[in-house]
Amino acid sequence: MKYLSRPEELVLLAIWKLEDASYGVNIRKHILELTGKYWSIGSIYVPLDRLENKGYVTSYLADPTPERGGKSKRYYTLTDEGLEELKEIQKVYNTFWGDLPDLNPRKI
Amino acid sequence: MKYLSRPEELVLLAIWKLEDASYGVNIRKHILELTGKYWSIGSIYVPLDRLENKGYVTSYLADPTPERGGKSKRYYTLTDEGLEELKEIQKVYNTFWGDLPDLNPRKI
DNA sequence: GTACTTATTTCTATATTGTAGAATTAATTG
DNA sequence: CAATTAATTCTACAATATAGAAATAAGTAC
Repeated sequence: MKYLSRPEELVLLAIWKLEDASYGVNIRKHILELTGKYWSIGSIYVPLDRLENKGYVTSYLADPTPERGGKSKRYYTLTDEGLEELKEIQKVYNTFWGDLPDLNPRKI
Repeated sequence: MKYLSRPEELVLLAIWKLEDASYGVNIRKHILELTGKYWSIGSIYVPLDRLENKGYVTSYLADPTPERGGKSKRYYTLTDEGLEELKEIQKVYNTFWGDLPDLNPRKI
């Protein structure tokens, strides 16, 4: 595809914003909070994997056994290519939406 | 899906902006110009059809034989549901991107 | 020390979308 | 009437979205 898909966009942005705290569960939480909608586990982790395969993010598995049980966290960071994609989407956003007012006021 | 996909977003916005001039070829032209990238015929018409099936747009076939040959144009307009979806995406943008500066200045 | 709870990721399957371009339609021009 | 032009329709394959069950591993409570 030419541009990031919506899930990829949100996941990538979340990683960027969460900085040191960007691992799966947190990324999902962030997106749930900001969109106010349900996102299944798969709808975060699958795009995450694909983003990594495309080279937009890298990840590493943290040291096991932090506070309490479960698999250890896998932390993500954007690569330069990932940042480029984000810029690209921001550009699309500016070009298509930039000159528009908030949609609500306009009558249709 | 919960949100408009990227092609759906751009197609829907194009229809909204083009107002009386929103038929397939024009929509494609608009998107080509604004993104500066190649979009195949199918990558416009297929989403168009699907948006219509979902009730986000309606269309009508214009009177045949305008200036020169070819099939007659099919004009599209947004339904109320279509506008709602657009508003929804605008909201996502504002929430996720609104507080961010232009990405370029920030060092990484 | 076994069973339960909790935090997290990995895996996998199905449905839905994306993407490309050939085929079709139909009027105008030479 | 053959060629050109403007437009849409069709269709098929690739890629992505989406859901949730399974796996992993530590802590807690008896």
